[in-house]
Amino acid sequence: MTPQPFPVSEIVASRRPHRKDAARNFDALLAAARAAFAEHGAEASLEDIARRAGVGIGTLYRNFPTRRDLFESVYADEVNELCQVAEEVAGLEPWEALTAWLDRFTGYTVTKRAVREALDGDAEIFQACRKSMEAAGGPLFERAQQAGQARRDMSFDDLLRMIAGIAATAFDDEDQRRRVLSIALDGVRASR
Amino acid sequence: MTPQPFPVSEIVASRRPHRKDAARNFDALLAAARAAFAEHGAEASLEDIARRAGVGIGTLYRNFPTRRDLFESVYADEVNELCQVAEEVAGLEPWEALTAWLDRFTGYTVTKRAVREALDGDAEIFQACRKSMEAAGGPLFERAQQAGQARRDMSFDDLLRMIAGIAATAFDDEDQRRRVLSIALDGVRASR
DNA sequence: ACTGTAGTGGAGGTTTTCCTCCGGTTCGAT
DNA sequence: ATCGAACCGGAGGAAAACCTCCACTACAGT
Repeated sequence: MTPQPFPVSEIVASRRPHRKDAARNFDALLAAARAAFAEHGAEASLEDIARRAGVGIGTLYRNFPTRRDLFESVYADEVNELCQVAEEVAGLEPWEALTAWLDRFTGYTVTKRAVREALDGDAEIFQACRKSMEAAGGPLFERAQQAGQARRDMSFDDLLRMIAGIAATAFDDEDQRRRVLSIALDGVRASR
Repeated sequence: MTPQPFPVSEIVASRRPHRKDAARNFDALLAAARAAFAEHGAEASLEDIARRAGVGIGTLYRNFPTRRDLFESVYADEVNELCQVAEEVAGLEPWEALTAWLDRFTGYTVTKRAVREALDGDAEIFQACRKSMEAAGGPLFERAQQAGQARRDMSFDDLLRMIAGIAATAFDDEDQRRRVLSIALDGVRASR
């Protein structure tokens, strides 16, 4: 196990029960919720999620007393994975590292579209996710800027939102998604 | 009244009742639905929509027998407005015309996010909307390409999806939205 | 092995939303 | 002014989702 330097990992970990069976159920619920939110959007049925996870509805409610609690956990879980990825690509060249990370980003956010929709701004956990993302991806962006490959008149937050928007869009196929992403990134490149 | 050269306008017009009171209710329902979908997403309560429109639930169901019918109408209505805008900007310089249209596009699609989400692909009306958008915006894009200002290795559909994604994203403020949009459009510019 | 405690699952009451149905109303053509 | 067709609205039954509660089960520490 590698150490987790990001605030979000704490958040999910602290919710996870200690007992073996409970932890298993917790994980199953998180996975089921992730799938359900991706498929049916933010209003997915909680009973359905419990059923998919193979647990009773009561178990869902004990782990996540409100729908929002469940959202927050799914969201934090994804952000956490994304932070790990940022470390994986750290060895690449500045621009390649940034684009590789953003490429993975678009993959994860397919689910996040629905999740974020419900998490409109005012969640405390949202701040932690922000911070983690900044901590993970910010350096990649700054490195690309210092290498003269990314423009300086935009913030990391600008970049993130642009990519998030594109990631949430439905494309005809994987090719189109890549093409559009690379066009948008051409706009991020420092003008030659 | 200007003539309506786009297929979508037919679709909405053909649904609209002829009698005065009925037409008024139809319009009120459409407006209420638009607001409700923008606010609560695709699962907004139909009874709530009827209440907002100041009509009974029965009236809603007569005009739009299914939820999908209502979606389709709201969607077609917005696409229609967007087509009109394309004609308004036709007089500008090629690149300015394109960006002006896309800028208006981002405004309208705030609502459309929720609508499209539910209209996943297989609607007949969706084809008509596609066609109309293509007919309205396609020429603007091609003109910019012929003027050597837009890159040629992307399709109009690519452009539309990129913009739609950005339009659906929540930004801190109007400034950020404009900034991000213009960065993405820098990627669309023909490289100098 | 034993025991206390944390965890489990689902029955069922409550609330919300859906959608039909029909007695009464309004419009517009004559 | 009158008439009939088109339209209105909401009562109310069906279906779905929510969420509480508690008798039962399985884990972890001794």
